[in-house]
Amino acid sequence: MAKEQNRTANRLLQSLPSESWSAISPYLEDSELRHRQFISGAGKQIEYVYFPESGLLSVVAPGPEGRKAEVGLIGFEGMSGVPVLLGLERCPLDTFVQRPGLALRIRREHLQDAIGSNHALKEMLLKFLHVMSVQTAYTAFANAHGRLEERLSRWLVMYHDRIDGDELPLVHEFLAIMLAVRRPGVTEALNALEGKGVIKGERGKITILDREGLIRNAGGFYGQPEAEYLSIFEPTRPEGGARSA
Amino acid sequence: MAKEQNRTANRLLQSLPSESWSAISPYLEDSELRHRQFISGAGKQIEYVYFPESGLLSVVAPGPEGRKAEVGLIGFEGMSGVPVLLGLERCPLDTFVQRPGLALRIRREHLQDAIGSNHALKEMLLKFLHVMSVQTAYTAFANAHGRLEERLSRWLVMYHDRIDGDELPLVHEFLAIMLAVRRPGVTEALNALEGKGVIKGERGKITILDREGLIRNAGGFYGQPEAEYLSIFEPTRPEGGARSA
DNA sequence: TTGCATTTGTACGGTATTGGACAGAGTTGC
DNA sequence: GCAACTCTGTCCAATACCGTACAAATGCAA
Repeated sequence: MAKEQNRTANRLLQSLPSESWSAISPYLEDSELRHRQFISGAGKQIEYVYFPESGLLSVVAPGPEGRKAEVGLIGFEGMSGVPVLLGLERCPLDTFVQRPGLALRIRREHLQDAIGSNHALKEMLLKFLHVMSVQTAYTAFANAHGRLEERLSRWLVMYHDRIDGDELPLVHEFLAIMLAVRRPGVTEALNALEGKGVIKGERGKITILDREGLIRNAGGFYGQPEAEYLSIFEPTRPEGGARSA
Repeated sequence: MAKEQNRTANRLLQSLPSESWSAISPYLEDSELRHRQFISGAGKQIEYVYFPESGLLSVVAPGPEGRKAEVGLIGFEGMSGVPVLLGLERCPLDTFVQRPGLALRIRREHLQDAIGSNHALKEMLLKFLHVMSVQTAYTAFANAHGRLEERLSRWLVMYHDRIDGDELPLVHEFLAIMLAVRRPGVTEALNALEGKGVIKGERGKITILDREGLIRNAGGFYGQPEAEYLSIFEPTRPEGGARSA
């Protein structure tokens, strides 16, 4: 049974005009995002496209020798599988569940039908794709210029943007893989941030104490993609952080 | 006057079905890409979208304190201004002419009209946008994992893909900015590559002597976006390099 | 509570790269 | 020809980060 539009926590779906919502909602089904669940990638066909309501998805570029690096982070503001909007059925990038949660999902074929018949729906979802592109571009920028502590700070804030609360269940090893750095480097950077009082670290958990301080520690690498998202999806209030109440 | 489709050197335009070509060709005009010409970015409206026939465009992410890093490279296989395809009029990323040449260009409004009335046209151009996204993702990946010499090698090969001949008119300082590294670092890496016999360096010019050797020096960071381009635009011959005769 | 696995902290030498400076080489204009 | 300029090569100490190893702390299960 289709949800009411104002009952979903996914902001991208919320932002749809009502007739676009009607075009997609019959195909949406509730779904659970299980920790480390593989969503798509590795050259396989995309089966479902996910609209997270809670939890987080990571988009990762796989490289030779098992090397990886995160190139995108998706939460309740977005969707997975954006290449489907471009008429494609697969993507070389991997998407997996980074933080468990709930999502609405739709079969690829149904989404293709829906965007084929409802132009406004396609347009709105494509605008999210743009934001993803900008996010990836600034990830490339941060990877080129940023120091470990700055990149780590940026990543923590981006994660914080997409969850309720201030607790991030993360182990250093995982952060090291996402940022493509050495694990003890993450430990040292986190301890430095803790020394500055902006986070608190416990075994398997990081708590954000001072979000603004963390942003300052991100050395200017946080903010551009978030501003782009706001300017497109919430143009009436272009000021302020990506995190609105 | 509209060109014949088989007379343009832009491969993206060549790949259009003929009725899509008819939808766009009346608006295309010949244009010269002048060195360092600013194409779009900095929050300004996109005026023209360019389809290079020769020459190269760079997409650069601008950051605080004047820092930059290249996140995309566009030649005769593609187009500038992809956000226009998503219904947007501006993009925070900067695009400029990296190597002079010729292009066909179209006013943004005309492109919007054309893709609005010809669905196949929009679909084909969107597929190029996907390739750009993948390229940016792997740039982020290479920036995270790659050493200077590897990233430099990757960049030289990508440049080589998009030109006729083997001569790259480049100064070290420029490469340093694109790769977001220090200029003497570029000098050293180029000399190392020259020592391996894969390039020849002269003042303001780099000549590719051994493309395959250069790819080997790129440490596995070259190839994925290029394979993606081929699989989408030349699916009949998915093997081989991005460079076809 | 004891044992085991996981996670975190720390140490070490080694390497890649930085920031800064400067000399030499090549080009251009006068 | 000389001067001015741009570009390239080289040097230095300093730093960020790596690869590796291992010990300490924590949490879980028997």
